[in-house]
Amino acid sequence: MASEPAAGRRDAVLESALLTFARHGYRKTSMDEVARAARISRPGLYFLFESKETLFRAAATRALEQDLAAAEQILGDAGKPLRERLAGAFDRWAGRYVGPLSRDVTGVIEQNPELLGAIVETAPARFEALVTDAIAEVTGRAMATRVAQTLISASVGLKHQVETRDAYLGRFTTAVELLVPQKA
Amino acid sequence: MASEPAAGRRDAVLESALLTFARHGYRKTSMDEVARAARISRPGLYFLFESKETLFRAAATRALEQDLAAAEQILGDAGKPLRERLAGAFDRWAGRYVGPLSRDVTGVIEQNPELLGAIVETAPARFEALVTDAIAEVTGRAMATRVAQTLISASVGLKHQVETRDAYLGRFTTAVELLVPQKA
DNA sequence: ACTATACGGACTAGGCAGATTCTGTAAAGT
DNA sequence: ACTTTACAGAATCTGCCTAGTCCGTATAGT
Repeated sequence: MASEPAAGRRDAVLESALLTFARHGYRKTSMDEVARAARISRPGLYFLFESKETLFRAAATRALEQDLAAAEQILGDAGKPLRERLAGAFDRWAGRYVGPLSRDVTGVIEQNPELLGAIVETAPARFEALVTDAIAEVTGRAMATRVAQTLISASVGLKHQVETRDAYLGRFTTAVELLVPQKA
Repeated sequence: MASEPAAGRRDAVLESALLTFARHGYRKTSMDEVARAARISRPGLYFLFESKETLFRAAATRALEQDLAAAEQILGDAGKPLRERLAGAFDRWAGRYVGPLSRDVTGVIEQNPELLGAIVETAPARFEALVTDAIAEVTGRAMATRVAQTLISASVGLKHQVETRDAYLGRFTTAVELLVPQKA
């Protein structure tokens, strides 16, 4: 069988680590806890990441980048109607972090911006740019900017209003229907 | 000169009290602090309100009721176009609590729901009903519900996104323009 | 219709040992 | 390319104590 690329295990550790950090927050999560959850020894964790802070930054960055890449791919899928693509992209970007468990993932990122640096601001900005570009397929650029900003505001609000991913998706879909013209 | 109605001083105390509570939060605000800010003695405060909790509940309730009444009046002003009325109502309901100082007023209410009881949920529901009714002037009822909910989500999101009341108003106005049809 | 003063009891904060936990590193093994 | 074991130093938690603060009430006064 093909040997996994060296980054494979690293990647799995990062994914598990973010969930572990999300449970009790950055401070109250020990490297031992992270290591056990990743089925790895604690020194092994230090072999992969030089410090707790580095690990956290890498885990959060990876999640952000992957969601962004997924959103970009969904938005670029020329086969589906724009409205559907927008719903998919927002679901990936925000909706999947709605439930009581998943909310903590967003929380641990938002509550430790000083550890993460610029990405906490650049990633949302890039998401907005992706959404704007997609909407610009069917409207002028100026209108696309306004629609995208309003959709994002509605999405942020919904994350605070609803309890389930389904509720998020349902109400976000109405927002899309109201704001995004159907392709003629 | 006309003697102030007995409720006059009470009312002034409530207004000052809410601001005082907003500064450091409910727990860390002493009745002494509230009394001094209201230019009244501490036992005098207990003459007007039987406990700290009662006072807080009364102060928060009063603010919510007044904002609701103001919103209702603005929305009912038949002279102005609907879009303008909506902007005014939302500004009163949410926009005025945007800035760094005012944010704490919303915060102290949202962070102590157990002291306030049902009103923290009924007041927003009543606001939604008011907005829905106003929009139903120009659309069907079902559409009005959807537009109102989306406007409210956008408003909630904006409160978390923007730093100033002006920014809130500007972006909320675009949301209204995109979502609410102009009267023919 | 309040103010000034005062007081009991509950709660909160601050300080400070001592024990525990945690980070990061090292060494030796497989 | 990891694992187990071990360890130093820092940080964090624990329990306890004392001092202070605060709530709510009372009383006397105006």
